Amino acid sequence: MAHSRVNDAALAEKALELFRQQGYEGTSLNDLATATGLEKASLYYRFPGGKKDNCRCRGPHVVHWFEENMFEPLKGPGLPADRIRTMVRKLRLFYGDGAKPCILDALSLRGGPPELASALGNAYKAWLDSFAAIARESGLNARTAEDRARQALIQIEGSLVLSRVTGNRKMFLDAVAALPKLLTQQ
Amino acid sequence: MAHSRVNDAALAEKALELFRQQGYEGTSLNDLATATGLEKASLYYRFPGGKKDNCRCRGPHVVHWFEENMFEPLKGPGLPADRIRTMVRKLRLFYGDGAKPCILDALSLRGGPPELASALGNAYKAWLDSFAAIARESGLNARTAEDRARQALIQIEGSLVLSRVTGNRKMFLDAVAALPKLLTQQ
DNA sequence: GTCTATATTAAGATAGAC
DNA sequence: GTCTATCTTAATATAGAC
Repeated sequence: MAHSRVNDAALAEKALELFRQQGYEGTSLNDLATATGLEKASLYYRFPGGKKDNCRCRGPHVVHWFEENMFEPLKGPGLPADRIRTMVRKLRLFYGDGAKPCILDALSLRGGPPELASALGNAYKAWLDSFAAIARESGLNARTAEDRARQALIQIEGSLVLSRVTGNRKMFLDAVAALPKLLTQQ
Repeated sequence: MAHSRVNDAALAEKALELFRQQGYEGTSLNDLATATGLEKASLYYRFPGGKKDNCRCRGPHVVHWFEENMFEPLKGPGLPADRIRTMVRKLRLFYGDGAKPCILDALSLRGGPPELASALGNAYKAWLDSFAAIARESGLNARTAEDRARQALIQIEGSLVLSRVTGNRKMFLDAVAALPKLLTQQ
């Protein structure tokens, strides 16, 4: 039987926003109930393991979003630089142009469920591979491609922290705008 | 009258470690009491405003540490590249070679006291200025110097997130090792 | 200044009606 | 499936002895 009042996708979206903005410990069941429009008892029906269970389920959700919106566009078709630009648009959406924190960073502090941390850790590795692959396709050798992939992730994560903390989105926007060149240029 | 059982510096150190590792919401008064060796009631004597008050007081503590260990060495005397290397040693200490999260990142999620966030935000700006100054002193023009300073902070913060999340300190160590060149080279 | 003991409030979790 | 009501546990905070 399908869930009625609130569908799974909407619930997942609301829960993810709370966890990424407030962290695991900072998000209460009351917060989740208010945001989703369900009572706490109903949340226990959907997630018998309570908050931990709910948070754990964000892993597959985020991984799926990344695969669909970032990894797939990077695989083609189209010119590598164009594909990266497509990914950058999705990236800006996911991070609210630099205003929203990284979900993995937010949940990697002690308290979050370890299963989630490892799921997201794997997503990071897949992201690195995805970047390295398109850099190689652009004609860079394997070593350089891996280095550029690491640099790309450092630019994204570093600029994200600084943008959020200083309240100035420019660092993030500049950093992601430079990604096509970083990942393709000789 | 001075505090007897536990001196201010030791208490500050323990509290800072808890807040940076677990975040504001993830750190309870019981955690603080256990770590410091004081009972909760004694913590209220020292910080009448409770946990929020305690956390707020980490701001000046961190700012002072940064001034003493990072900004001062950067000012001289000595060759710019040598001064940066001195700072890098302190940086590695402060961040546990990439294992410890950034205190500002950890506390900028919702829940931490806003006074702390703004105090640490100012520390960031001072850090940027400090980097830009030594880059100019190394012969870079003002625009380039500012850009390198921003890049240096992005490298530090980005590599820190990735090192912590992947459990591999190499990214952080490589990033800070590259700082002397980044901030001085034409 | 620090303690033990206790009050107060909020969080996590369950029972049972509809 | 979702609700209201309630239970249990843990957190914040205070009172008063030493």
